[in-house]
Amino acid sequence: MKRKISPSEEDYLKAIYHKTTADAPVVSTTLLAEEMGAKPSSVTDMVQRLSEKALVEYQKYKGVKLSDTGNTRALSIIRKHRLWEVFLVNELHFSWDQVHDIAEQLEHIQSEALTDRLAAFLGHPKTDPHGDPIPTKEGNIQAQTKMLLELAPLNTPLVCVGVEDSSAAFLQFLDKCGIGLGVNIEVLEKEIFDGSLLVSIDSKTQRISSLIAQNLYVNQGQ
Amino acid sequence: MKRKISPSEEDYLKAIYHKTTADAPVVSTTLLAEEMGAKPSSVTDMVQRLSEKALVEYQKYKGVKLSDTGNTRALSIIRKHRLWEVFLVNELHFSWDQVHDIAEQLEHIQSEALTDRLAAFLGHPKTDPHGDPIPTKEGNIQAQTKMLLELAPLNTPLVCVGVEDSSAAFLQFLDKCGIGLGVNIEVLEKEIFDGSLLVSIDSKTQRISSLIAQNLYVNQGQ
DNA sequence: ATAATTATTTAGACAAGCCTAAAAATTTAA
DNA sequence: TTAAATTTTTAGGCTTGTCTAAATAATTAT
Ligand SMILES: [Mn+2]
Ligand SMILES: [Mn+2]
Ligand SMILES: [Mn+2]
Ligand SMILES: [Mn+2]
Repeated sequence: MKRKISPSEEDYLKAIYHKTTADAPVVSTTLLAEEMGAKPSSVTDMVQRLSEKALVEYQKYKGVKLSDTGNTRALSIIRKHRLWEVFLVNELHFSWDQVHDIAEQLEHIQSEALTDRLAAFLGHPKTDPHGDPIPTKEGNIQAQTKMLLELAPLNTPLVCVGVEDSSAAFLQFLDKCGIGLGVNIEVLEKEIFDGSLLVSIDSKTQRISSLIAQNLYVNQGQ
Repeated sequence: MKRKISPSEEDYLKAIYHKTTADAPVVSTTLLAEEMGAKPSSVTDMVQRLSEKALVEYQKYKGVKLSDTGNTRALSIIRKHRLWEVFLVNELHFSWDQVHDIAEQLEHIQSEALTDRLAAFLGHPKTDPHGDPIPTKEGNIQAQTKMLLELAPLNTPLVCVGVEDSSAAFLQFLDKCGIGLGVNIEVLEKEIFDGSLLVSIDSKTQRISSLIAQNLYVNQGQ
């Protein structure tokens, strides 16, 4: 029933998933090439193959989007990726900046039984170590109610719930600033000059750059 | 330092490792082809490439064996394979006949940190779920003192310590017979006619075929 | 020792995934 | 609304890993 897809094809499906949104429903080959670290011509090749397999809808010069089956496949790979990240952090005690590249490999292991048992072993976690939601086995992914710290209201208790950039460099910098998921933040002041924020993190006041504020998600906290 | 090897190349190294012994130090392309489920001509191609990379020593028409670096790489893959099998059985509660194919994929994940932490997480196991020894990080593999049940002495307490054939079919059949690692066995009688054995397993007497006896390893028990 | 058989390698082909260079379509600017 | 710039696709080539068919080496039988 389930046609075989190569790791490379899976990575493309994931990239298309991540690069399309409600208001930008298709992605260009150039953007996809950037995301994949490949040349646009290579992407065109791949997208044409995926189109023949009915995993994407592709129109020459018009960009590409996932088909329904492609979307389901992408969600399954993302589910595996995030479950493995939880395993690596919670069970093997990796830090949140070390797990992405390993999960990038583990997500391609093909065994439904393995994914099922891994999820059960981990207690069916809802989010990964970066605060991203884990799709269910059925392919449902919970919409996140979160806002960028940059746009959060002043003098309001907030809690850190996710990151926009999950590069090791950014995550390590957050560590250095004492910022992690679940940490309480309050924005005390916005500096007009450079966009930096004066914040209180766990009742300690510090100034953080606008670049951090643009890549950190928060929710209304207690 | 560590040159990249593809999953396919890794599987070949493993196959060469398994098919060479002290008294048969080289393996033929035909035998290797059988082991890999490929044609001999494909194997010739591959061993020539591996030879250029100095992972094997290959002489036209004379067969192939691992070089020192090839041997080290093979042991590292086998270490990963067996560690993952332990994880699947001990932590995810797979049965011993279900884990080989999954481990066949997991063994190719490239991350030394992952292997190290997995080993620690599992408590540095010495053997896998089939009784096979797990090489150390340094590449030391413990020689097993075990004998085929077929050749074991009569009326002697024995304990089951491994299998020669680890196919799902054989392992499931062993389950059905109540045979597993650590189970106590005693050979009561050898039947000349068909090579079958009358054995006592956990103090219950039953007859087992010679094919089982040829694929089951035992040690002197308590 | 020669012939027949078997094992092994070579030759040529193909698909997947990538590349560069060139052509074509689209978008932007004049 | 043409012309210029940019984006995207096509053409052709390379590597890996596989195959089949043909050639060659090695082994076995006569
Ligand atoms: Mn991946
Ligand atoms: Mn993540
Ligand atoms: Mn394998
Ligand atoms: Mn095993």
